Amino acid sequence: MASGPLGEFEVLVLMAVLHLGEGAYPPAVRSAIEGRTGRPVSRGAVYVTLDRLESKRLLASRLEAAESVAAGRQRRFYRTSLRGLQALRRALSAVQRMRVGIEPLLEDR
Amino acid sequence: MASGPLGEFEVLVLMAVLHLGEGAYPPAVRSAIEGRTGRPVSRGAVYVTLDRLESKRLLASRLEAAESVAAGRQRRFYRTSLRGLQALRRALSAVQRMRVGIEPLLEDR
DNA sequence: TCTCGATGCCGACATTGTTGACATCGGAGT
DNA sequence: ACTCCGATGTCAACAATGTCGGCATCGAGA
Repeated sequence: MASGPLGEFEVLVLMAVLHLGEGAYPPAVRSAIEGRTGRPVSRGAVYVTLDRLESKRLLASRLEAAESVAAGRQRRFYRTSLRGLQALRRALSAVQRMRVGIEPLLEDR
Repeated sequence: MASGPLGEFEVLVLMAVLHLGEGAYPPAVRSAIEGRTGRPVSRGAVYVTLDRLESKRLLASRLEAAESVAAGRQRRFYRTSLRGLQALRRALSAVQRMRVGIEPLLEDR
């Protein structure tokens, strides 16, 4: 179970966390995915996936009190672990390697 | 259910079928994936996935009698449908778009 | 005929995907 | 202080996908 292949949505979540850096909390992850891919994402899916990724040690989370200016309630922020980054690289490189040789067929539109 | 997101293995199988062209039958699909990605793939997984993809109309299959030179038994060959190609493009472009901006973090090694 | 390798197919179970409900916290307004 | 409300977090349940291992069948050749 340690390094099992990542599912597609897990890949998207991991990448979103990388994009967000220090600001990676669930609703932001959701927006990041929806904004970039255009596909709708339910709130629950994000929380569940974040949880599962953390239990696989691919992500780590910290709880952060409401400070700075804005938000009131405390939020849980995520960051990718080394293992998470490696797992993501593996998943992406598999697709990347399969891609070689059929790029012409995959061009958008 | 029509255009639901593709799973990761489904993506790999679809791409393998594209690579193989006219020669896309299950064992060849398996070798194509193993050869390019390095990850081991069980025979059963390939048949099941091919089946599911066909029932979603993303692939079409024809049964072909043993002819030409080699093999004895008849084989089932697959080709990607237009819908399959479109679904594949969508799946890949989602990942591709998420990739923009974090490429440095994803470089191999 | 018997055995063997290659191929196809299926049942069972593990993992991942997705939804919708429910709980909780703080802030705004009264 | 109280009530409402939006934002956030959590969970249970079910659907879809991933994975394995076994069994059946076909043809080739001993």
